[in-house]
Amino acid sequence: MKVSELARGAGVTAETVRHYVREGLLHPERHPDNGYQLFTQDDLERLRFIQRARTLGFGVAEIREILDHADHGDSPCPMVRDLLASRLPQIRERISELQALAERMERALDAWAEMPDGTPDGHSLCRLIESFPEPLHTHATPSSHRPNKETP
Amino acid sequence: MKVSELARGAGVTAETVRHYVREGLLHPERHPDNGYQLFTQDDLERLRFIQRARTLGFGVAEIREILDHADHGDSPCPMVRDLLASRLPQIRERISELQALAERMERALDAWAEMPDGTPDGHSLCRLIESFPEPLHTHATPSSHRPNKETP
DNA sequence: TAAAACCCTTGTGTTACCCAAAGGTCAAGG
DNA sequence: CCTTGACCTTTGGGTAACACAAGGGTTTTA
Repeated sequence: MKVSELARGAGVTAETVRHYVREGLLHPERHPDNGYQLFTQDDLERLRFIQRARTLGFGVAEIREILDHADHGDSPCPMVRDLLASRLPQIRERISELQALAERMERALDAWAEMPDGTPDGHSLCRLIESFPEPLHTHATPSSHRPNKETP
Repeated sequence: MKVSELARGAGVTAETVRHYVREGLLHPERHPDNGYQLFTQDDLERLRFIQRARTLGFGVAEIREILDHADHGDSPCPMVRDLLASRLPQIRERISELQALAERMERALDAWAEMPDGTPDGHSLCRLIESFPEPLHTHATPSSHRPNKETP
């Protein structure tokens, strides 16, 4: 099959497929005449494997290693299990961070709900934010905050 | 104060401060002789405000808008409230995604825990992953998965 | 006075894709 | 046969929030 067909088969975009090819997760043959990428049924299963691994929290580079191991005949399973085990507590930490964030946001909204909307108290109103607890820079999680970007 | 002093005062790195300056969140004066950035006590409070806003989930660009409004004398509060309100459900969604992820990881680890470590069953062992539910590409959340990178 | 400690700017890397541009290829209809 | 539209190719740039290194000037301190 060609790129778009494979992509449709796994519910991803053709761009994503090309990305995985560039990153070495898929190794399609080329049609000798036109240079088109040619994927097999195995590639489709491989792509679905990739998708499942992604939902398990693996990064593309990690999946490439896993796949390379497997392609070499080695069992990547101990590696996979270790990766999973080391990642899990990080996920949990991130969850509690986000829960704390949600709580802060709710408290802020509650505080605002009690005020009339257009209060022209410009300078002092937003001091509400200033009353929130300091980041308490435990230096624990530097890359934990991400603004919206989903569902544009 | 100079960059590092300001940074220390808020518990961030000097790089972060310079980043915010580049992004227009801080507007330090310059020492006429050596070109060093000069920050005031107000800048320190401003930086702390930025940090708190970041923990509330605001992005740098949004904070710049908020600050610009405030610097202009306008009350940015309705904007802030709306941003908060629209972001909250996204955070909640992300939390449940991560919780689902954690559950999948735990189930995978449980399944593996029942097997001897070095099982030389290379090809078939990792088929465990293949038995996980398909991403079920609801096309809902494209940017939701992130591998580790925290606490290096 | 010399080294340590800072400061500056500029450029690059990180993650997992998305998107645009410029141009070749293919299937179907007129 | 030829055109049109759908699809293919590669290249290069953008995204968020910084981190980090290089190359070079300045200030502080021993």
